[in-house]
Amino acid sequence: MLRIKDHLRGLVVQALGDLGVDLSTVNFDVTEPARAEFGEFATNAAMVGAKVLGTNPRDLASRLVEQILNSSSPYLKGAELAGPGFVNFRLNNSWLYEDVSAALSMGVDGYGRSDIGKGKRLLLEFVSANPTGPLHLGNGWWASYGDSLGRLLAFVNYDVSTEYYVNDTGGQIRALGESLLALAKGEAVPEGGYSGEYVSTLARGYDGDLNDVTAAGKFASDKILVMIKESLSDLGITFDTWYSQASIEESGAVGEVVELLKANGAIEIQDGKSVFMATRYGDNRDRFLTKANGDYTYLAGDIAYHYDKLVRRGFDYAIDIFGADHQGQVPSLLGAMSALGCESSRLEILLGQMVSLQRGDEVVKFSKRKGNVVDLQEVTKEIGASAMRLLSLQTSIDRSSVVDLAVVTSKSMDNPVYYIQYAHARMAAIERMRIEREIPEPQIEDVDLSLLVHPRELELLKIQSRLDEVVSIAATERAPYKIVTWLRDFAGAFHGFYHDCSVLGDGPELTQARLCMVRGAQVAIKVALSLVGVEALERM
RNA sequence: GCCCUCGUAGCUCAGGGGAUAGAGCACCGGCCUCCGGAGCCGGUGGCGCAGGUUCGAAUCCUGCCGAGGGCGCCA
Repeated sequence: MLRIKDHLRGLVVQALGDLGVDLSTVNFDVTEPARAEFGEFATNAAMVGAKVLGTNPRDLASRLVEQILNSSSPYLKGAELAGPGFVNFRLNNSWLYEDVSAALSMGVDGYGRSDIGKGKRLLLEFVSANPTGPLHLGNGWWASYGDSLGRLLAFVNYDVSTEYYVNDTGGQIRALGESLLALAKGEAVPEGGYSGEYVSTLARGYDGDLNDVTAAGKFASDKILVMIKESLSDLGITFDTWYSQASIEESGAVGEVVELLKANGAIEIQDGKSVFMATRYGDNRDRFLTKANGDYTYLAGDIAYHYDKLVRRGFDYAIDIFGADHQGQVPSLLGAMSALGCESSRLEILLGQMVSLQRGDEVVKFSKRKGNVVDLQEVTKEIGASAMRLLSLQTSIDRSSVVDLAVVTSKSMDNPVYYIQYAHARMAAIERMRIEREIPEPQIEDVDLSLLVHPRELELLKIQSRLDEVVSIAATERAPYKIVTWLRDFAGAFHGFYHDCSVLGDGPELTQARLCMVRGAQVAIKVALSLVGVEALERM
């Protein structure tokens, strides 16, 4: 489909060529100016070019304008030199009308798609919270992020699989088992154990050996994993695979990977323990792979797990989403993959900054061990999956955020989900009214879209036309929140249009044109809503 | 002490080399004979501080200040 910016960029390149200027090394932009009076688009080509050529930017710009005006473009109405050397483009509206046609012909499965991923296989791992307690609100935030990122990457044609790494072995599961047994025997939970209400509940249902810590740990973590799956499912999130840490340890894969590292000369033995020479790969310290008791460390298992992803299972790319509290393990993991011969670009680790909670002015402290977490499932039940997801997707994961439970649970207009869904509901309402009033269904080929000239209409169409670029950027920057930003803009433009323009009441021809526009807008908003996993409501 | 993030309006956040920095909430004031007022329109109010790079800095670099996180043979 047409990307107007690419078209204009082509005009600039052509014009520069005609001027005999080689700017192949120069990175110029075509952007939307901040102010409408500067035209629909502008380029800074003359300013960055003048620097390279050592000429005056305004001179170069005026020659550029001359060439551009000579070119034949069906969209160009005018171009002029402005400010310090910008070239501003004036366009007729046909590019906007073509976008309406594109939305209608491509529909929700095609509009906005692109081929950035080229069908490459990508494994996206996220949440992966230990099965030692129910998911809390913070888990839900990153779960929403990961799920939406997966949808985005699939939409730009990566072959995406999602995975949850289940830490179903090790000291924390042992502590869980010990806590369960203590409660089952009516004793106090040991120091550092898990004392939440859910453990007591599980203990009452435990009918296994009261002295078998391993069995108790497995019993409890299995049950908790079911709770976790439910909690995610309530948010509309499922995973393609649930990958067991125990299974990879039992398979012997960890030892094989450690041997491979040894063969690659990346390991030294210190006091009988294997140490990965991580400092050679950019880490700030070396890392133990085996403990004094002979067990493998968590890192050893993690390296084997990622080797399994990229080599054994042969994914082209793997993306992990970690909380910032796990940033310390990033360099060692990346270093190990590099030592194993995997190109570093194939493993990408995204760090989400911490989410903290407050209720009004009061900071909410929580601890999984003590059991005073804010339960994800409870909050989701209270406000709904769509509101929950949109709240968490409003902002970049690079910024630590503060969630006010008082606001979250009040269903207030602080959650823009209602504003956005209302725009879609209004579109649906227009269609219902069309049927009720027996207005004929619009046929795009018989409709004169050039009747759409109201500023509100043009504003809506301009924002709509940005969607495919926004999708591409959101996918490549791993930034689903940019979809939400677009949704707010788009919903706002629609509400403004709806307020000022009567879709069904301004004469038959205009009604038909507006019906096409609204249907196109509905395609666009549905695409964006599905990318963030928010329901497109017909009624509210 | 060292390392990683982040400081934008009263609050929550967009903008991350380009022309006069935006939105929501809050506060003040307008708009319902008309497709859904969960809406629309207007107003008040801001780039942590100091240098530097650049034709141009909220944006890039350095330092300082402030917030969060990390620096286990835990996971």
